[in-house]
Amino acid sequence: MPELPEVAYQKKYADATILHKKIMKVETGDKKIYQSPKKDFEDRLQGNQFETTERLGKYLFLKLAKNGGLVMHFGMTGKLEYYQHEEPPKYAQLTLTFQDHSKVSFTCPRKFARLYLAESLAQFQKDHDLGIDALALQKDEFFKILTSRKGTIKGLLMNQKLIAGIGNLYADEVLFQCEIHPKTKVNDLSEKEKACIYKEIGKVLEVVKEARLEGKNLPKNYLTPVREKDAECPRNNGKIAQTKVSGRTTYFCPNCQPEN
DNA sequence: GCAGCTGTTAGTGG
DNA sequence: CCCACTAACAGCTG
Repeated sequence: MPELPEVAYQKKYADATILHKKIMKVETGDKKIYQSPKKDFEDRLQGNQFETTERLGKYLFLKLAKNGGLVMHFGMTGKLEYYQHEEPPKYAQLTLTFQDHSKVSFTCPRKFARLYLAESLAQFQKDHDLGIDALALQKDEFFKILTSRKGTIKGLLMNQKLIAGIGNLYADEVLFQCEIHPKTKVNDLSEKEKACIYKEIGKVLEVVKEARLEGKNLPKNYLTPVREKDAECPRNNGKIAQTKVSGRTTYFCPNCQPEN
């Protein structure tokens, strides 16, 4: 469930289901999900209620009526499930029962998800050294981030300490849209390429977010839906190739995105 | 059986 | 300090 657009969907889901309901019961799962003692989570949540939610990068902050809030990171397979029946879903790592007897479970089969307690999202951002949210990023801030950086552009885009919210999939999409090879070094980018990357960060994330929220398909000229080795390039420019960048499997079109 | 996967982190090495 | 790469985490899929 993980990059910014998918977390935006989880935020919408939470907003529609679990706000302003008194938490009557707290059931916790695997200890490794919990970044503070489970007892602290129980004490903080019991009898409390969620008031609002806020997203930063891939993190979702659920503000409580009293005592800060709960921060969720979905890892690769985390998600929220809201339901009216008794039995919690498989892989539930946190289950809350509300006063109206409805329940929500935070599930995660692979247990890569994390739950934190925080006083505020701003405090959490500071404590965890998270960068600016990718959708709030200003052009001058982006250009400042690019100066004096050594590595590949894809590595930079995925670095959550610089920009929060972009992962493996949408880093590839941004670079495909700008026709830039993912291994291009940041200091080899032209001004025009930098401007394109800035523009496409906003555009790709907005487009995908909208698609996720509305359950729509992605545009025909997007790489994401055909992200597979030997797939046809959406621009009909040959076949998609696979490589590794910053340790992550990377897809690109060698003809649209030639290496320098 | 085996490889690969949207995430982060620790360790190694340049 | 910056950056690349690997392994690890755990379960499912092809």
